[in-house]
Amino acid sequence: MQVNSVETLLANSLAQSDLSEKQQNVLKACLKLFSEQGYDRTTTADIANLAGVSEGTVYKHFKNKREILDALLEPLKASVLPAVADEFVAETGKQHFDSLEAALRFLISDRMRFVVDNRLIIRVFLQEVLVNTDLFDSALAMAKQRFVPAVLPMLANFSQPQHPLTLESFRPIFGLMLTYLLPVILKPALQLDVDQATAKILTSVMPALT
Amino acid sequence: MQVNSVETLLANSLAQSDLSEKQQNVLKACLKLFSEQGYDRTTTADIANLAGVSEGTVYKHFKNKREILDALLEPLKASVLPAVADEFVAETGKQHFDSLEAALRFLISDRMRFVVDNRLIIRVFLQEVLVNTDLFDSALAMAKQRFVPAVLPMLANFSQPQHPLTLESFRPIFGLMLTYLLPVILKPALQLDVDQATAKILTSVMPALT
DNA sequence: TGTGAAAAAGTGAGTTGACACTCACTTTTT
DNA sequence: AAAAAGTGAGTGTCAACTCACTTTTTCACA
Repeated sequence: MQVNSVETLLANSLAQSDLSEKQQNVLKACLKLFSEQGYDRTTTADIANLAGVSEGTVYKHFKNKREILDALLEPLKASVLPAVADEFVAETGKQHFDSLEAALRFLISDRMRFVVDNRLIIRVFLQEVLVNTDLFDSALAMAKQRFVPAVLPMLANFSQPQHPLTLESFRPIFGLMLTYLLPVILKPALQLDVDQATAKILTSVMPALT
Repeated sequence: MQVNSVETLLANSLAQSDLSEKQQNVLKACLKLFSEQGYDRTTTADIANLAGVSEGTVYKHFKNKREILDALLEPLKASVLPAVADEFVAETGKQHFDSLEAALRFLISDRMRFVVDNRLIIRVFLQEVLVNTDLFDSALAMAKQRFVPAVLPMLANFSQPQHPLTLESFRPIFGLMLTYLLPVILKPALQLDVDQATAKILTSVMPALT
């Protein structure tokens, strides 16, 4: 499946947009610059330069610098809107995994891939969260909205009387994912073998779940 | 013990410094403002305002704005320098814990408290890491320098033939700590019961270690 | 299919405002 | 009375944004 793959959020949104090639270059340049130097330390001259356009062009389709940031982050928010989340849940439900481990393997590797593929946007988002506390709450709500419905069917299917499965059961998994993902977010140049990490997480976590 | 406690890094460094009260207020104001709005979005007028001093005063002891940021972050770096790290290791080694669980309980709660107590400085630091990729490497090196020597004696004492204890054994612990600490860093207003979190981590993790 | 006029896209020198920093002066401390 | 600390109006720079103009694209109609 891969609802969202391959530096996807931006790629998708560019494909769907009716922006000219130069305007698309502006967005690409901003993703690179914002993720590397931060929004505040990136000048519109920097952007125009890297995008290979004039400063005036930058402002033809974006009212101001802030609007470019929003244009970059919007797909991240959009990817958690019902439509996409439903697609994910449907996909997850459809596959009828015949074991808890298989279901978890899918869920873990899918979400890790999402983070790895979109690490630049996530970096920019994280920068913004650290500077705008309000954002944290909506981000958390967003994440839950995506996570909970994807995971509930699993709870229903695989929970056993002796080993009741709750949302809290996922904390160790989430923690381990974080130990693999945080470095990649903080230093995007790092490589991560998602399948290998997933395997390690599963071997660490399965004993406690069965 | 608590090598570093109670919004400590700043408090300690203020106590040791020969800064006047107004200059100390400048640093306190900067910690609040930088951690809330970010370094770049905080103006020197903001700082002077909150500190209750004139803008000129801000510049009497700090050559420029950047130097204030460094003054704030320096204790964070200093706390990982050999002297302090040694103190921690000595303390850890001295206590001669009679079980792995007791040793872990100490280590986990101590480090979590450190993060909780210094969350504002850590926030500012994280902002900076996200904007200056070089910093990541030195931060990781710093963290390891502090972590590894504190943990090695434990490995030696409690590792058993059937259950060899390696650095990798700590990954699940670290992951679980992250799940509790990240929210507090991202939203400093949140409360965290460190002892309770430590207990939960231990019950989740001990079975696999014994 | 070629023409030209209107619309859309792009340009970059110029304007404006904000913010980091200075300095001649005043107040406080030693 | 000398030194240290503090002041705040003033200055210079720099970056976001504008706008009058040029270039490219679109498309109605001969």
